[in-house]
Amino acid sequence: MIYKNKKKYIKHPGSYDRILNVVVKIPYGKVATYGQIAQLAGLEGQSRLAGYALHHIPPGTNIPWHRVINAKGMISLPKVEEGYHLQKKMLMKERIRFKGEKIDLSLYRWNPEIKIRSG
DNA sequence: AACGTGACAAGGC
DNA sequence: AGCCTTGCCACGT
Repeated sequence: MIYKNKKKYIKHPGSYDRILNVVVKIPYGKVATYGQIAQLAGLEGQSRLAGYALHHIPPGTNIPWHRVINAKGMISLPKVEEGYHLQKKMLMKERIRFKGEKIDLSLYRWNPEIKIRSG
């Protein structure tokens, strides 16, 4: 279990863990959208849960939460919060260029290895 | 067990 | 090029 809820560890492999298990696979210098994460976690259409899961990540993990952005190529955290600037800073350290507040997804979107199971 | 919430996404204007 | 509305549904209370 990767995250916990204040005091108690939440379930076993719930949706959150499935989501986080995908997030940890995002490589350096790449980003993924919430919807993309949800889909890869087997929760297509549940982009909100992806964001919700990330919201519950405790500090001190090795989860590259900063590599997850929304479909507009923007950081979803409120600009007034530290997290926003932290995320932007971390992304820029990974050589990801911002056009204003946006990231060009056509350049930086993570293309996960497509699992071909045909035999 | 019902209800409101939410680091989203897509469409309409 | 934005803002608003609607759909989505697991979580927490």
